[in-house]
Amino acid sequence: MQKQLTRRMAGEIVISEKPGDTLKKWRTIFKLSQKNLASLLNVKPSVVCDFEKGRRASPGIGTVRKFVEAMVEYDKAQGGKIVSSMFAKDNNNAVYDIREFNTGTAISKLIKDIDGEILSGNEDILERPIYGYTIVDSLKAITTFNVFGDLYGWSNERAIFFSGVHYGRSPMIAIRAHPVKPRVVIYIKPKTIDKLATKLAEMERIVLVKTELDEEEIVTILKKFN
Amino acid sequence: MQKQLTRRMAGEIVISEKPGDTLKKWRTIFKLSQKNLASLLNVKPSVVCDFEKGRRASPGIGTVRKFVEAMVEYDKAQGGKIVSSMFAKDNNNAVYDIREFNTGTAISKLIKDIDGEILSGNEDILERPIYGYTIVDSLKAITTFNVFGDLYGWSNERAIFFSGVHYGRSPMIAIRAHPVKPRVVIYIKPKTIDKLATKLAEMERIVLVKTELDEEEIVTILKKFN
DNA sequence: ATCATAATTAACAAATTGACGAACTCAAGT
DNA sequence: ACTTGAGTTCGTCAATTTGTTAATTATGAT
Repeated sequence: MQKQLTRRMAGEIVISEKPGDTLKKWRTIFKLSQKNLASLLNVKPSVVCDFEKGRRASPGIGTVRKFVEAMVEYDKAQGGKIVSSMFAKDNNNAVYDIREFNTGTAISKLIKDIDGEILSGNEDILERPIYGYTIVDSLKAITTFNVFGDLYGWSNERAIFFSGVHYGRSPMIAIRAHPVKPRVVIYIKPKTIDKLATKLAEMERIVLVKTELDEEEIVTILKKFN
Repeated sequence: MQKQLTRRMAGEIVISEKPGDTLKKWRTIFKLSQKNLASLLNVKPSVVCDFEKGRRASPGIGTVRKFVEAMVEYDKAQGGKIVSSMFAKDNNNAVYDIREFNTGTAISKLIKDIDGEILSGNEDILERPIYGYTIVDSLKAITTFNVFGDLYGWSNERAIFFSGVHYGRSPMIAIRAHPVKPRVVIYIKPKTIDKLATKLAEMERIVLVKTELDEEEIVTILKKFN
């Protein structure tokens, strides 16, 4: 099962538009600092950074293998919590709700209706329409197999709600590593918001919003959307 | 869905013990010659060969990406038969039967009982015991997701039956690329046997057998094994 | 304001890759 | 016996990677 995961990670990194971002995504999932990871690999932290920043355009597969295996090994030594969370049986409901609208709805209207607070985002895109939304559990969405794969084919003119958000870093990093970007990202009851999250949102020109409503309330409100 | 496949292929290649063999495995699955593949990539055939033969210990991810994307692209241009076969719904029964024995059974006894003909294999391992068997559809086994992943954790002191064998090349190449090797490989009613298959079997010290019985008959016979 | 930690960047030497082309093996046809 | 096709091996060399050190920039915490 570890091998399966390393394969998945490696495949994702290799095929990713930005292998460095994908690498970083996994590093943050495993809760490792560049320094930590570097020491697992017996290299200096700058090496890790170079890869994440894409300064090496095409690292060797040996390097990728070392990286992913080190992370999985490390987790195993810590009790394997992260790896096993990705294989947990009840993880098939990472998607809490998903719907398409029949007509476009302005981003600003959505935010107002769910009582959202804008954390980052340019004024000028608030009137753009979106055509659907998805509510996902943030950890499950990132770690469960294929969930992010399922995002393909969706319109990116949509909103993605993340529940179970701690700092809001992982979801944004995952989005950053993903070629299809939503217009709006809404954190459901986040504990705090890391500055990195808002910075990444700005870089991707995504409207980042938080709301204190819970999933159920949100679905009830969005039911009225058409 | 193509992206999903490229990721899987890339991941397999990166993590493989012998990336070159895994690359070759996929090339044969896509029914491409080195020359064909090379021309898709705008390189000379010797380049393809060098990679398959592992001359470069750690090729760059850019190279891997090019390779796998070229193959999937090629298949798509041909109608996408191979790619879609891997996603077909009824493919979850690639494993026809799987069982463990309670006690060891000599390879020679197994072969005699199923009326098998030895194609390759040293005399001296025929008396070794095996502790179980698996019957898989050869194409599905190789192309379906995770089937080969499921082989992990099995004892390699077992026999693997492949049905739907044409030349017997693909199954052996898949086995060669796989770190866990069975003791015995039995082809069920193969059309012909490519010499490459027997050669690979010898290299892996695997007993290669063919039988003209069909799956049902084999299961009936093996039911009596304990 | 300062201290520590995390991350980024630059400059550089040694090793390796990526690609070519030419020579070579091996089997399959004709 | 000759030819063709597929695959292998290898010398060569420019371009890249791998890794180091050291300096620099956030970010956070006290």
